[in-house]
Amino acid sequence: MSELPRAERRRRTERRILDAARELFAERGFERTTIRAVAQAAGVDPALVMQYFGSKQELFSAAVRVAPAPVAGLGPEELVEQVLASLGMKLGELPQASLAMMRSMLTHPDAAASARATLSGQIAQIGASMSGEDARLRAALMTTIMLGVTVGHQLLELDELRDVPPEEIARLLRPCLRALTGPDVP
Amino acid sequence: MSELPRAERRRRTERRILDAARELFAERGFERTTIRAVAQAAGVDPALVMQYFGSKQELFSAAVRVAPAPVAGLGPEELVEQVLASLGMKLGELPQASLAMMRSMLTHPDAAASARATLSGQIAQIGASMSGEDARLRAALMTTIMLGVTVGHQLLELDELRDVPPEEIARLLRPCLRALTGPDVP
DNA sequence: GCGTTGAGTCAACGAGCGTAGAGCGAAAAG
DNA sequence: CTTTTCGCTCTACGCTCGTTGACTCAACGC
Repeated sequence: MSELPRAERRRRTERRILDAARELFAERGFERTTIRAVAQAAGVDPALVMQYFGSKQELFSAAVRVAPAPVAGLGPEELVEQVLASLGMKLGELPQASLAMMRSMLTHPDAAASARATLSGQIAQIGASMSGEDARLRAALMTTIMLGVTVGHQLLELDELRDVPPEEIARLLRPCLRALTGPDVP
Repeated sequence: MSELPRAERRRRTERRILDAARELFAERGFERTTIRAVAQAAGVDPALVMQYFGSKQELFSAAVRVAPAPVAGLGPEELVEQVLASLGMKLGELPQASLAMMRSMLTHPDAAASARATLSGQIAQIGASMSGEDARLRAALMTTIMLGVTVGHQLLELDELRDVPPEEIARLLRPCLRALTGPDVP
């Protein structure tokens, strides 16, 4: 039917499966997403998904594998703006891999481990850009604050946050985060 | 074996089932918790759980049914303290019913609806205690902030937040919430 | 051309799940 | 003591899931 070379055809199919998996994992989470549903969304036989990824768990790992956005920090000012920018991105088009990971992080052990690693990395980066005794703790709070806002907006889709422009949220959140960066500028 | 009256025996068994259900739902979420596991933890036959609660869904509803702590607000000062106190409770002995609801809110549709209702109620209460144009939005951000910190601490159990006394977290979070209450005192 | 490789399908297995109904034995009612 | 009630168990059904191995057929190397 199609006259594509085998390697290209293979890559495209694999990508279709991964895209479908990301979308379904982000929408329903790990447990409620079935291999059969992913295969159907990708227009493929369920056995092929297994053949390519080995198991549902490995499919999930491959689907949520994404490069975490680095927070190269300088002063507190830029730090807050960068964190807020990551929220702006999150409120806009947060990559579906991240949504998939967040959706499952409370119920799927591997997603929880992945989320912990990602968040700890972000906390370490933010903490390194701050000074003060409890910089690490303040960085952790900044991160969990962003996590909560993102969860409430993107996953729970709270009415009070829906249809609110990201800049408005960022504007209100800015002094809130400033209160955590500490008084001193490194 | 036991010589308890029937009504009392029934009530105790039902309570044992509900306690086991709450613990397992809080620990593993809705989908990973099986009726069989709840029954075993309660020392009871799985069919009895069905007989008492009708379905797994109704068992979950009964398990997470809990009176939401009211936030009777006055001025911004008391408001912040009250929200932080609710966090203090949350970081201490947050009722397992709430943990069960939070654990499942991202993957189980009914838990999501329940969480939305609870959070919206809290947002409305906080918003009613504040003045200003976007009081509702600021209340929503306060609520999601607390949600994020609670999730990161209680459910994800981030290393950076573990072993941190609640007062320390409350101390750092206080100016953060103050920045959202707005300048005016009603 | 021709055998080989590999993408993709088909049918099915085994396990675990939520759930239903019959039955048992002790407490309550008479 | 007899009958009824009901807390509780046992067994099993039906379904869906992840996963597997045999198969088909078009693309590839020679």
